[in-house]
Amino acid sequence: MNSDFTLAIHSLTFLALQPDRMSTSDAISESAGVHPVRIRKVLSLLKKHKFIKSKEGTGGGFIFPLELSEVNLWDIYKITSEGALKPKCPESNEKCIVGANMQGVLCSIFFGVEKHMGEYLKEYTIKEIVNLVNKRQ
Amino acid sequence: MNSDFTLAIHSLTFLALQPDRMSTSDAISESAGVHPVRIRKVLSLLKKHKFIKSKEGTGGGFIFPLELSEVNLWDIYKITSEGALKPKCPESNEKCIVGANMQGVLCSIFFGVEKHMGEYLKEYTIKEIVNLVNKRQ
DNA sequence: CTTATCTGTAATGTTTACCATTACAGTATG
DNA sequence: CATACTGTAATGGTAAACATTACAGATAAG
Repeated sequence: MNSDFTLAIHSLTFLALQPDRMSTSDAISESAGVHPVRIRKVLSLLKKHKFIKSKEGTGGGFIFPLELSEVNLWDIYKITSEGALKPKCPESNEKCIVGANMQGVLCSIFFGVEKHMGEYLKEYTIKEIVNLVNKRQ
Repeated sequence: MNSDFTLAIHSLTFLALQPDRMSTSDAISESAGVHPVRIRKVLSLLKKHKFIKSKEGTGGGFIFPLELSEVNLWDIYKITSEGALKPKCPESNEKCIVGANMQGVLCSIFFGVEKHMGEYLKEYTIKEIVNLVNKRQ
């Protein structure tokens, strides 16, 4: 799995703590320790799904206009990483009963795992994440 | 996630269908479509955890001596891939409340996800996998 | 209306993880 | 002792992830 999922969580949490003003990709990237372009890429995904708003130009940036409890980690996972659990497998041997069918069996299992994981991730909204971050302070 | 997990499942399933004789890494690798050395590496892990036995020399190979229902996918996951869910994150900014604490929050969440996933994976033993493979035939 | 400050995104390097491959030592069998 | 295996270290190739550069487009401020 790449880190788009965790970067998205990081960004939304950052924005959640700045509810009244725009934050720039520079500010977020400095908090997360990655390049601002990467933040803009991830946030452009979140924007496409209406989780944040952005504004170009001087004084612009990103803002999270929703209730913190309206977005949960499964929402974010689906956008950034759905299907990422299953490793890429090479073509296996169709002449072998295992090679011919394992691919399909594994696909359905990974699909089930992801769905099951979703139930867990739904329990965490950005509100919970913010609380956890504050609690550690 | 790399494919050690799926290769281990593939190999055990292959061995489960050859309960009475040794299978070579060559035979398994041909079924899985990967290099025999890779199979030997994965199987050496499984051997270390007593899930299979191996024998060197002429007529040697690998064998799965347990009941098919004695090994489940969570057992295999723990050996091959525990901790693989969480992506590697760069050092984030300690001066920012989010940067300073997000790492820890994410760690505990990924830990929870993996544990939750474990409950699901435990439902699948090699016996189930073999049945699923046969059913597709 | 021009300059500075942002986002948006394509293009290009760089690094790293993954995997294949080679090589060879060790072990069992006939 | 020749052959057929495992076990594992070392090396090389490739693709994914990520950083970086570059620049067009938008907006605000002077």
